[in-house]
Amino acid sequence: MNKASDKPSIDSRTVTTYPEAKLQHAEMLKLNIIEAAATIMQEQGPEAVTIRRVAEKMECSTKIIYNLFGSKDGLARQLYLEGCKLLAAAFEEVPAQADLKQYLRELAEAYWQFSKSHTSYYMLMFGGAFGDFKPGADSLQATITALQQLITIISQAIEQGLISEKDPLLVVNLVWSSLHGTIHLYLGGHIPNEATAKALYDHSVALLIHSFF
Amino acid sequence: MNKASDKPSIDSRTVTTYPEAKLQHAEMLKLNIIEAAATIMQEQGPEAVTIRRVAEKMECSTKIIYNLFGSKDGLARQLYLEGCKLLAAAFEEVPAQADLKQYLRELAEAYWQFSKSHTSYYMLMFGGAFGDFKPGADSLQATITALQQLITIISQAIEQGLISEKDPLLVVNLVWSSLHGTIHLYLGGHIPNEATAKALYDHSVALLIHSFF
DNA sequence: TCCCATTAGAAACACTGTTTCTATATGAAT
DNA sequence: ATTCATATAGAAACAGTGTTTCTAATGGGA
Repeated sequence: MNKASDKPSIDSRTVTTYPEAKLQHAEMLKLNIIEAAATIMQEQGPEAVTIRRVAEKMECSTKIIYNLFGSKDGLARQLYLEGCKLLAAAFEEVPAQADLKQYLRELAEAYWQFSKSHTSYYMLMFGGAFGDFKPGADSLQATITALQQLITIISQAIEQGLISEKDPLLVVNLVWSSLHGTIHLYLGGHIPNEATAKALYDHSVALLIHSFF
Repeated sequence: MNKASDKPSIDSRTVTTYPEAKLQHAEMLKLNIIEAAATIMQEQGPEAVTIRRVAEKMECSTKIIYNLFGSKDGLARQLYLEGCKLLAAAFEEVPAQADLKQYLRELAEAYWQFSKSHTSYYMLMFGGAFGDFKPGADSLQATITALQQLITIISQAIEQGLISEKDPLLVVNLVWSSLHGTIHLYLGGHIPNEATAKALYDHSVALLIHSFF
């Protein structure tokens, strides 16, 4: 866009010391590795993400990945955060509405669509697809951030006296666990087909809305 | 119990041909292997169940396990069925009640207790703990058998006109997915502690009962 | 008694996550 | 500018996995 900024200009504000440059290079490298891992995961599923395959795609040795992420779990942690961003983005695309019932319905629909279009991310984050990876405090924080719209809408409903329960987080978890339960049973192969699962999901949403509002 | 049957007696009805004996031996061996795998799983978690460890516990080579079960998934399938029996037994211990609301509450409590006391089985069956293992048609059949009490009670409630929805299986799935969602989010580390999870679970149960009845 | 077919065991194969060892290359110091 | 020390990346090794192959023995049928 701005041609003047295409070439680095001598500007004290943008001066980058060598150690900084090295760190930036490391950060850039980390991002590339995460992207490579994400690509493999989305194309071939979470179980296809192996350190060797990521290293091969990056044309580097596995050691670099261990130096930058510590372990496979470290890489999974970054993918989890990446997934939270995608989920947050999906929720942000839902236009806010004065009708909280309809707004909640559409947020639930966005959550379903996310699980469909980013199934690998969903399974990584909420399905335990990475074997022994469990979210740490940072991941949980990112999750709450991703679910912000849900928290906001329910807090509003409580403020407006539409919901009698006073703890927003409890209600959010109530909604979340119900939606997750259906999606996870379906992805786990316990619901025969997608049509049945979606009908079940919509019923769950209707039930939640009917119960609370 | 019956001492006469302790020693094999010459009785045409109980005659066992050699090939039959061999097959019975194979069946017995299968049961022993499943039991060994179950022990390892319950003591050290689902991820500790490896073919080599099971073979070591049985003091045999891994080949036998492959001959009898075909693959690790084949062993997982048997463990799944075993888990279904345990879950069915847990439900059967709940005394039937005329008060369907209370009965459902206690069945839900039994389901929670099952997930607590047989966490490894729960994760194997519904948590996807065995990596790529997914339930086949037989496993799904065993699951609905295990959930029979739930199906019965909801069918009764529909017959009595307590629930407006006419499809029992849909309602059962609605209940099941909600309960599973809470349990699975907790076991996956998304609910901070058991107390919070249990409170959430009880709220879910209350919500379901309030919605349907 | 001899033969054949089943079957179990050991070892091998192709993977996995992770670590170690070594050569190189880079930053600092003289 | 040259030398030294440290950091780092690559190859290979290690310990483990699910699974297969090869081989030897065992045991039933002719």
